[in-house]
Amino acid sequence: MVFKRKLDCVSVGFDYPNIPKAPRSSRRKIINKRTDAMDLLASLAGKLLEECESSSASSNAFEVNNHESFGKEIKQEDHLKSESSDQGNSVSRPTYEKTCVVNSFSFPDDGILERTPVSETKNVKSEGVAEETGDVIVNTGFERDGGLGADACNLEDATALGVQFQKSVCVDGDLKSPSRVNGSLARQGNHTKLGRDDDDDDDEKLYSYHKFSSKFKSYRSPTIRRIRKSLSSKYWKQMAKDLGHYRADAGVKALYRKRKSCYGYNAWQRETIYKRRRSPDRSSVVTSEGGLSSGSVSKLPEKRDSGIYLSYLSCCGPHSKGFHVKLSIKSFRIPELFIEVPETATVGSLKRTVMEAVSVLLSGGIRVGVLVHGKKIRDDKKTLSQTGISSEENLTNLGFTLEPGPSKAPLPLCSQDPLVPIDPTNLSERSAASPTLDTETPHPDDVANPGNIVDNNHLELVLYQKEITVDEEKPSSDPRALVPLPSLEAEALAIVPLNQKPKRTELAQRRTRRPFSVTEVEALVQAVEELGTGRWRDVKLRAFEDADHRTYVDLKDKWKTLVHTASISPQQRRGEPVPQELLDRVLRAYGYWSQHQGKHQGRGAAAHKDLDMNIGRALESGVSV
DNA sequence: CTTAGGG
DNA sequence: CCCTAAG
Repeated sequence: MVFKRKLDCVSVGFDYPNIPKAPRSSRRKIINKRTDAMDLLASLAGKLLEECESSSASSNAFEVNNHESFGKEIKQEDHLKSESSDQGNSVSRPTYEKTCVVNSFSFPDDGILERTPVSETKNVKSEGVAEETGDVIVNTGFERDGGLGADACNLEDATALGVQFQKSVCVDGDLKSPSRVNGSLARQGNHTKLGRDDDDDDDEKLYSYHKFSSKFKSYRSPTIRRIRKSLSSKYWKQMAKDLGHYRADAGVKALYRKRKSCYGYNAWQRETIYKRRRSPDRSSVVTSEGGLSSGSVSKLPEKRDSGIYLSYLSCCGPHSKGFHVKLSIKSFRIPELFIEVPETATVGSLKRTVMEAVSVLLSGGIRVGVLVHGKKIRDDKKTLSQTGISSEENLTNLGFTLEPGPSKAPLPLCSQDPLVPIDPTNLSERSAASPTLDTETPHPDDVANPGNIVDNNHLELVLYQKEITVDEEKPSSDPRALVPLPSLEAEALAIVPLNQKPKRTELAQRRTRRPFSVTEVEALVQAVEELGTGRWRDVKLRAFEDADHRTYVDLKDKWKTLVHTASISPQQRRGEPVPQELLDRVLRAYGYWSQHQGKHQGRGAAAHKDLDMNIGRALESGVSV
């Protein structure tokens, strides 16, 4: 029937290209996959610039943080904040042995990449300034609690990439090439040059990864399952796409899912970003390349390779004493990102993982903080001179922090999904076969059957929020506690791999392919014989309850292909051969259920199944057994 | 969330 | 497998 219908409609079905699927195409059109991430970054740049410029508009040179200039955006943030401000409960974080912390991100332009040990970075961070280089470190704005820090430090190769704000006092216009300046400075500091010269995909330099613990398995379970099940949320999926990922894998989806439930969909935010980009307002123009330019900004590269340059300049008004403060923000640090991927993960998957994390982070809203001599300047009303920022001397000690915007969606928490570690053994993947089949001799294929290796290649993204102590380091209660703090001063992203499994992580974009084993096929056939072809959910529950990687849609699809396979000649079949016996049953069941649509589904159907099915088969003309 | 189908 | 429209 399925095929008949298909044939009947085939010619017609393709005649409706006009069927509005606008949402999809239009969205893709508007939101370019490749530039979205840049847009987010650019948005950040725009924000910085806006702050700078809006302040420059005042009589005082550099009255930072005029939130009014953000209008709607800020309001939205506040709104969201209030909404979730009451969801702050601590949640235990899953246990894992190693973590990689990426708490800064840089956009090298000349192949120089600063690489700083986490522990070191931590120190630097607390100082807010990298004394040796004189560079201004863009602090993450929150202190890492001992727990996480410790974890990170245990990594042999964990690194944190320092992002620096290049600053300089502009005397007459020209600023030194940021790239060169930065490059040299970088070498002066306690940084390690990675020396990679590719002009693209530099993001891969920003990480390190470590073998994950087998305990990761514990991340799964109902929680993950639920998350995964809910991945159909079109908004989040679209969000993922919009952020540059057409096809988020299970892990990524998990993240989005998490975010959805925890943060809500910040559509407005994205909207803001795009609006800004198109805004004719010359005070802040974000180029499509992600660069930022402004009339008052010095002529610094707006964009270079994959890096993003933020030209941050504050010009004093006429009443100023002619003192200009020019800052070139070449790169910035992002809040900590905890990343864990199997050592077998590919660079490509890691890139994507980092990309995901960064995108999510930026999309979550951020704000800027100003540090002078490592001290946070909270009073936005103060002028730079009042704060001492105007003095060249202090410029050296000027720092900026990027913090999860408190004014932003307060990142409610995922308290409902504690992600409490669970004994891995209880989560071990079981054969997809139904209990009935378990008694049967395992098919040799099953041994190597991917079906028994669940989600090994998947990276699960889990959003963590760290307890933040505004400014100081109040010892965190439990390093691993997932703190849904409404204030959300800190946020960390953790990418957790579910399982170890070499290869194919490359295809992270798409779920790894897991051919059905004969055992699974049999289980499927068995279930369909009894339940029919319209109750995939039941089929799933009955025969694949424990096979998390087999969704009812998968089963439905498999059945579809099975019917097809059974309908073609053996020579045309590919892949692991399915016993003819099973294929016969497939056709039988197919024929049977085609004749009994909706009828006695479930109950007694099995009783006369064979007879009925034979009848069905007989009725199914053209089908040979 | 499920189904049902096209891609 | 993915993606969606529908229910």
